[in-house]
Amino acid sequence: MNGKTTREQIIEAADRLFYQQGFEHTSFADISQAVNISRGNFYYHFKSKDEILDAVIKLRFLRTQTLLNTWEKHNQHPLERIRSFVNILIMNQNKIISYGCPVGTLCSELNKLNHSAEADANKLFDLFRQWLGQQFILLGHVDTADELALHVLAFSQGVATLANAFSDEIFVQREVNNMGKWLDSLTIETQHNHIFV
Amino acid sequence: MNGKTTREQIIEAADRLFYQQGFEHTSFADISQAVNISRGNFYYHFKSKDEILDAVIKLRFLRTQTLLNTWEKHNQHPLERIRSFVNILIMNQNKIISYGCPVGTLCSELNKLNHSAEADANKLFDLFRQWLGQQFILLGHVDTADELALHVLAFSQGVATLANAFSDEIFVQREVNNMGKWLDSLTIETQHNHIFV
DNA sequence: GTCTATACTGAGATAGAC
DNA sequence: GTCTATCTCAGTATAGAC
Repeated sequence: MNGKTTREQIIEAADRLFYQQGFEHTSFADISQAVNISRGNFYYHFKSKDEILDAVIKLRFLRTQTLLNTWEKHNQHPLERIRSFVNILIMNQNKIISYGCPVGTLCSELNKLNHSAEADANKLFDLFRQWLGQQFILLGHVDTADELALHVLAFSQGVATLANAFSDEIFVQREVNNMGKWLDSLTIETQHNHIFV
Repeated sequence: MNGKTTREQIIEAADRLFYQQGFEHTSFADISQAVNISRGNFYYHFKSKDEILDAVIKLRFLRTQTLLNTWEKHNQHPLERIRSFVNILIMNQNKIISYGCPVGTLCSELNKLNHSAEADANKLFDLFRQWLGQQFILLGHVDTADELALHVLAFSQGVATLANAFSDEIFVQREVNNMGKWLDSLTIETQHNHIFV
């Protein structure tokens, strides 16, 4: 069919279901049904539910790295790269309105479960944080790069949470526009400092 | 001892545990242990877990209304009232770093569970939204009051989510300061419009 | 109002046949 | 690699004694 191994299919189904239903609320029955295998067969591929979670986090990590690399390749200007990040809110609008941010909601859930994989999930946040910080450094904001990165990250989390609660597309669009203006103002202030790579 | 009925004790324990551990992850055993009653006795007070959730949401709703009224009473100026809201992030810093925002994380969880109480939980957000909007109207921002309210609400959600993920007090303080400056700039622009109540 | 005992269910996990 | 059957356990919920 699609050439994907059963293991890969399981991870992708789990990825989707953990996002839509939460980790704890998703049962082996749910996943095996989605992949069309028996529950028993499951344990040939994964020894426990936590192992699937690890695999899902790893998959998300790799996909995020790929995404960030793509943005870097396609945008010469660091400001445009940051805009690519902000624009996920528009690109993934429907999913975010339905289920929130995949990173934020997973970290939040694992935190409440006091789950050992919480630290790994938080690394997804770190990935964005580091990358955004790097772009702000390239924009000349060397001293405040990390602060600015966290600010943009917090913005995206706040918008995702409320978009989910209120199911409000117009709100998302408006906030993304606001953030765009804020990014403009940041650049204008320091236009003479730009060093691109 | 403290004059509280068993029912009240149950609701308060559930309120705390739902916040710390999540709704689904909190069992009757957890709550009954916290209140020091038997699991069986539980069902004299509540017919199901969902009934406890309803009671918890109702409690949070009433407490939020009380809080908003207090802020209105203690601050004549709408701007100071909004600052009171923003300052919850500092006041409840430790809890937020440990468990996130009680409203945001509950709404997010109930959304994933596809739980019927999600709409009621979202009303907690509505309460803040309406109240903040009212303050912005008093500040003279009649046309954009709701947009500004959502902006402040999104800010608080974003900061709470990242504060929880990164356990970062300094980040919280910095973002609250930034928001304070933003609120100042909003007021300066329209100082001549102020009408207080 | 509170307790113990117990029924029922669903979920994670294992064993072993094919 | 995949299946069925089964175990174990936690969690919700009920019945009935006190």
